[in-house]
Amino acid sequence: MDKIFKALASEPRRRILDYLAVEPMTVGEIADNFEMAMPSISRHLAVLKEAGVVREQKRGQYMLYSLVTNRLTGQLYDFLAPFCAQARGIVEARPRRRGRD
Amino acid sequence: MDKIFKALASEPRRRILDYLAVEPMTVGEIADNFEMAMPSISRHLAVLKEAGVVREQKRGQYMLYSLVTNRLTGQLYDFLAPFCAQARGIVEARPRRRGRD
DNA sequence: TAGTCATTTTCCTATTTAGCTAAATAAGAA
DNA sequence: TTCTTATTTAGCTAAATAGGAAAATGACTA
Repeated sequence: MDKIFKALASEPRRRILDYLAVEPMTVGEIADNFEMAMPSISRHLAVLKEAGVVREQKRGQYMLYSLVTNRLTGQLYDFLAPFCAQARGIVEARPRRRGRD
Repeated sequence: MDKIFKALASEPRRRILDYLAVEPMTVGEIADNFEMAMPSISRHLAVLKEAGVVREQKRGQYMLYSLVTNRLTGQLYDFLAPFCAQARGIVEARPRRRGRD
């Protein structure tokens, strides 16, 4: 949960997700859309992969990245649900440990 | 959009939102649930306010913080929608400038 | 007015993050 | 094998962030 929000808290990484939402792409193809150097893109992709929102597949000497849509939507919906419920006055907020950290 | 994801990319801040989802609270009441010192809580609240997900109301010498639910849900749904659509194969990803940054 | 309580601001330090270039890996082509 | 291309890793610097303590602000009370 923390990883997914950290992953999304970056304009370049959200842009990468936009591109991948259209179609899977190699690192180089993604990098062509940015002014950033490829190693930087590579690390952004690693962060997104760590968060589970993209996956990588070796395709010869290329690395193909694609979106893990249900991971993205699922995690965010899970986070949102309690707040939606509260907005409608239906239930209490989702359970979370209270008290000292 | 950037601000909301940055605001959510913090465990303590998400916990604060959980508390506020139950009921509005003063800074001191919120701080009682953390080991963190109050000034730190105060700054986390400022970040959440900057992102528009909480609002503050002066109540005498207390400051009452409460959730801006529709802001939270609206922004995240807007972000998610294109990915949901893509998952169902309905439309292309949401428009965003492509090409060089 | 002086004193107290709640909150914010300032100043400081430690940690994390983003970006770069250069070097290392890995696969394909000659 | 050697050369080339695609990607990742290492090593670095600059900037952002989180936290604390102490000072400043603002409102209530005596």
